[in-house]
Amino acid sequence: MGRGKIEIKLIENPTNRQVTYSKRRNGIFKKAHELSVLCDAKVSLIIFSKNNKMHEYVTPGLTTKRMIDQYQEALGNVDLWCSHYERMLEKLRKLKEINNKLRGEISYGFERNRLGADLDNLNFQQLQSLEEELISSSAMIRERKLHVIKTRTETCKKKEDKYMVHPHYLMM
Amino acid sequence: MGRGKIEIKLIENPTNRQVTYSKRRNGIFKKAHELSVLCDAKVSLIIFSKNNKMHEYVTPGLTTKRMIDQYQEALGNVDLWCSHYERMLEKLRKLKEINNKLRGEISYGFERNRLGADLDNLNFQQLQSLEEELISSSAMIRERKLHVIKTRTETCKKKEDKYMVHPHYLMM
DNA sequence: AACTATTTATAAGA
DNA sequence: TTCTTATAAATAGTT
Repeated sequence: MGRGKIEIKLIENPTNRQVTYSKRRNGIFKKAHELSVLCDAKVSLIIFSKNNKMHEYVTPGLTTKRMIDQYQEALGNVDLWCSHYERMLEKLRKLKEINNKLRGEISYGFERNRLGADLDNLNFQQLQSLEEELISSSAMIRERKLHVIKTRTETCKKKEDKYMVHPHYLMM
Repeated sequence: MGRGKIEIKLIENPTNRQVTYSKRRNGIFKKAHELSVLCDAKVSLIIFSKNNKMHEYVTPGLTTKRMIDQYQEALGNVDLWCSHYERMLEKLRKLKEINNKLRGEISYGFERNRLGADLDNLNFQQLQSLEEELISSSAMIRERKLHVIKTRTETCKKKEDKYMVHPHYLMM
């Protein structure tokens, strides 16, 4: 939609790309807002530019945090709907027992040479690497969770439509 | 952009609203995808319809969860970089309180192979809990890192532009 | 930052 | 729903 048609592929020229980014970001924010208003939809739009500068839009009256909560709830429910029995069990066991189990089943493998340290005694560099380890560990867990979801979804085709998730991995 | 111009206000007619919702949702997903590709941006778009049916788009190669993490990290950093002294104290107190827990639950060096194997034995809810623990732990570490920095510099003047947040509460 | 020639999105109609 | 099409809106290239 402009003087010429463009292919949808990375704009190599950085200046051009920045200009397009700025224009289209405004465009999509406007669209998000219009959708919110016209259809009474709840919209959360988070964008990180190539330089990790963040921009966000949320439907007025909501917060992104709230949207995230609802998103997680929806996903969680998709999972739980696969088994009412499982759902009840999980509610019962939830916090305490699970924590115990976690401690029992997962040996975090204390590293003896760093055993005595706690955060107060770590320098910045050490904190940094610890943080990175935790983040990568939680990434592993996320992947595992996705696997679990996928596995269950395959054996449980029927879900409440209300919490149906509609991925749009491919557009056009 | 159609046969007639419309005002941006709630579409009262439910049928009309549904049709518009569907069309515009596709439109905005396409825009989100184009922005992702053209500008190498990371885009997360979550929409709940009036009936709480969820639709999402996320830049290919990413997950919404990952986007959310990055969002929270960005906000957390902005928040922490500018936090007041009281807030800092409170977080530090919290940090110390949890340090003991950390010592027992989370090692300063995960054994990855072991972790991967153990994850196989956990159900979704357990994975969820573990992940949350790790995330909150890494959040604490971030705070601690910031404290370490702060006690060195003792002032909080500039935040990294990288984590600048640009809210778009009002459009047009 | 503006300006427009074009492309794209879409409102209304079928 | 899905398609068609007249028109509004977005925007690519230009100034």
